[in-house]
Amino acid sequence: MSSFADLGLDPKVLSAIAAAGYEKPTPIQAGAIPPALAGRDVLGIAQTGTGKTAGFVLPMITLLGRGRARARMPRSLVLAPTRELAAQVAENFDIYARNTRLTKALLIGGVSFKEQDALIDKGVDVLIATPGRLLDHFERGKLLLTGVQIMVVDEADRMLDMGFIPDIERIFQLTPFTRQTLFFSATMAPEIERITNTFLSAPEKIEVARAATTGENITQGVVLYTASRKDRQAKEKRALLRSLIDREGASCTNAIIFCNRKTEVDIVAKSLCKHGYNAAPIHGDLDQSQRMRTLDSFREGKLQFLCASDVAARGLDVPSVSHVFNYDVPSHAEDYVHRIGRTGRAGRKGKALMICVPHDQKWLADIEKLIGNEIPRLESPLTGAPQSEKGPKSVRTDEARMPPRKREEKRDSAPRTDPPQEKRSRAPRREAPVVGMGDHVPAFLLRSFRTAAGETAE
DNA sequence: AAAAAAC
Repeated sequence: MSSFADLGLDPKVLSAIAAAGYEKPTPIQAGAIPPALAGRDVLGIAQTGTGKTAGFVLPMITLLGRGRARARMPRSLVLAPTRELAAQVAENFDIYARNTRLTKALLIGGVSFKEQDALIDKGVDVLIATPGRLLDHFERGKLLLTGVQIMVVDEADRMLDMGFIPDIERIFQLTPFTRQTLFFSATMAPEIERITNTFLSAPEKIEVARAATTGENITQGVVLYTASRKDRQAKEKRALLRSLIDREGASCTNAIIFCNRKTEVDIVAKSLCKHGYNAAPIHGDLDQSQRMRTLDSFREGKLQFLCASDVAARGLDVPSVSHVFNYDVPSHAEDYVHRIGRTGRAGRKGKALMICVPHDQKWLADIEKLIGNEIPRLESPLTGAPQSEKGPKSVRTDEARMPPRKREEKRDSAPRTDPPQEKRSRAPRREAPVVGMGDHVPAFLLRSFRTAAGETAE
């Protein structure tokens, strides 16, 4: 495939790409960048992990060039469904716009208006926003969208799921008819098709293979589990999760554990911590600063187990997640695909393990129908225990019985909790280097480019 | 039986 230099990007953008260590554009980038630079509308059908974000950020920076932002009139707009995804786009913008003087504002909920207002007043080139907060600013009369030359809609299918489509339509109508539109969706549901027919004109359509339908690089398994007694299910399920984690041993460098409910996320995170695992929760009821902090420490490798609701199921890109545990079977089959797509990213290997209680088997059947494959049944690591009369007692691991001091020692041999800070940064958890660009470049990767010259880019 | 997103 061609190199970035062949795509017509601004030299300043090219040097930022080189500084980040990237060489070749991914298929979605190679397909979307040239028409975007030519001023055409783009309809990209691609999931995260395909390099989609750079696919619109790079041409956007090039197109905005050196023009100047005017007060309260942003020149471009990026819409994302969740706050974390918007923040991820903003990080990407910072990386690739570092050699330009372009400015941005991140407009998301959960944080104060004050700073966002100040930036808008001053004038920004790029607004990156979730729909609710953007409209909130607009209604306060703080924002004019009549200067928007380029509008990007990211993860449109998720916007649809979340009921954002009316907001998106409204925002479209607030921007000039002459704007350029770059529109990305993982699927083309009828409603998405309708929107693109209405708001895009003669778009260049680029479709790349689904990244993680159930990608060959993800090993899957499910443990069918029946509680010894109904009232013990919750407790035994948590013990089962721990023994599944333990069975993975050192290969489980970090993991996302998905639960269906926010309350369950909290309970599982708390329980894991109690048993000496390095875990923290993330879901929509936690305040935004905490969500960001938790996600950052997971990305940096300081947090090993991220217990999450589906807020983290789609789009979030942490390149080196070794495992996804589905503590609950997702009730919508598609969510399964999104959840397990958090591992096995950028060509790495990943493992996705799920616990299925009898009540959830109908959903398991839905998932298998969707992915067109049977998920291999795994033997429970607590062989016989869940069905036995003994209940939780027999499922306890040795570790759980150990006094805290002992547990501390065991941690060093099995890399479950934090290795010392220094050790962690010197030996990042990475497998074979992968050329090409994911949607997100976490800060720790950039650090290693600067410090370790010989290091290959991911 | 749910989650997310504006206040």
